[in-house]
Amino acid sequence: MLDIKYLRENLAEAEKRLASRGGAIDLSRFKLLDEKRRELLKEAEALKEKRNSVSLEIGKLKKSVSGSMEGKEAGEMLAEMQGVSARIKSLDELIAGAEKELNDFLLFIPNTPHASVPTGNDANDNVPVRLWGEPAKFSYPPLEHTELGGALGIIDTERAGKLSGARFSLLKGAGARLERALISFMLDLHTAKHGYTEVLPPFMVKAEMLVGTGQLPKFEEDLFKIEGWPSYLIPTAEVPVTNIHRDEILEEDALPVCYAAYTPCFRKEAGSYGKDVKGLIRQHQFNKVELVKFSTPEKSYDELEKLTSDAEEVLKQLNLPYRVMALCTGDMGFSSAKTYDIEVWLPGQGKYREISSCSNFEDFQARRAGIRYRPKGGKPKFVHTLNGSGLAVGRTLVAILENFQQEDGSVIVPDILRPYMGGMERIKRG
RNA sequence: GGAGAGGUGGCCGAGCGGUCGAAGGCAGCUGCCUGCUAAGCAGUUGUAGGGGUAACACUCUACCGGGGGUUCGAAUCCCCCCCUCUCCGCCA
Repeated sequence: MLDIKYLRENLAEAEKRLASRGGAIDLSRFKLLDEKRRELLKEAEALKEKRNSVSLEIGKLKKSVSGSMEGKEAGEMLAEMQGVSARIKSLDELIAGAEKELNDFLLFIPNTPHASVPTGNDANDNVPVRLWGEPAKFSYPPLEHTELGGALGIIDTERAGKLSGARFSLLKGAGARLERALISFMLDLHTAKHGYTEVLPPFMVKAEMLVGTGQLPKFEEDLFKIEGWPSYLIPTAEVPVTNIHRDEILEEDALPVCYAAYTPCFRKEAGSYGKDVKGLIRQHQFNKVELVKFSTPEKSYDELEKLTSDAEEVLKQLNLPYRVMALCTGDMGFSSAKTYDIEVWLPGQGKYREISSCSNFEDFQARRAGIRYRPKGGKPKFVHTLNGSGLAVGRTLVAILENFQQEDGSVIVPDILRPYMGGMERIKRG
């Protein structure tokens, strides 16, 4: 959510910045609602002040046991105050309505992009930031992970469909082990080398948490709601982990707070029919190790660079070629002020595919979720929140299969993972 | 699922219709004092939203788990809900 005071004073600028995301947003309604609310507030507060002072008088008069004069006077005041109270009550209702209207409006307004974000319409306008690694040369047309995984007997798409339908997967044997190895490896790397604290959050959350991070109210159709229960399955660990500090005031010295969390993620993928229908790329359920940070506003962009490089380190250690893209204004997510995507090279598809998305949300989520910190000796301020995949586990598994495939259909296990695979060096058929 | 207890400021803990944003203690901050990390004395210390200011100051309103109600007036009375704790039962 955007800062109301910022909007009051910079409405035109805010509109311009939001327009760069594509699709102009008319903020004139904000002005209307905000002014209406403040007018009602003024009237109600003036009446409350009166009620408070007169009530005090009445109390005093009643106590001063003296004559009936006071008693009479008090009686008149009483009658007047009944009217005042009734008016306050109806004003309070109007105010609550106005506040809800204003809030509902603001909850649908996306974040304003940071000045360093390239302007553009869609993914084609994203800007390459750096490239790492050299795609391997193959003496034959490299296979896609679906073929490799099927032939090796480690990915069973048919039975996954039998169990759960399209966009689910069933891993077996070395495939299942590899997925588990990747989760452990990533968590170990981020906790031991990058200083994150491991957390294992609930996989179901209340609706308010999703409002906090920005998935609700606008993107309800992407989420799995649990029928007969007031919770949703999490679409990413970002939701429970960011909300860990909801309605808290953190000490400045404690920042940045850095968490790494493994969770499954559940997404309806509404509107992606026909995209990536084969294989593990786009699933209703997938595993991810997520990195989440809480930072001071001053340091949040440095923290974004660090977080991104922490995620890149996973690919480096696995020796998987990748590139980093700065998302343009038109391609960024709703809550983000700036996002880098990390894209891993997939030889089977012959292209780079997103494997991580690292964002700084500035105070957008913090304001929604009430996450603040106390600057030394000052008033509480909203923190900046950041997060990024470190990494999407299923897609990493895909990248390993495709990049390290051999002509005989086997797959070499990256060195760093072998301890997690019971020493296995190569995934072979059978 | 059954039986009890309780939710008050950073923490502990009083208050049980008006003078309560809320005693007291702890912690924190600021002075003073004492030559030595301690103790003592005095003062101070919540959050949000209006108004106001160049910015302070100042001022008003709200907040005692959440939501309703009674009342001129509620932390205090009534109703509903949520949460926590203890005991019993059941269970991964």
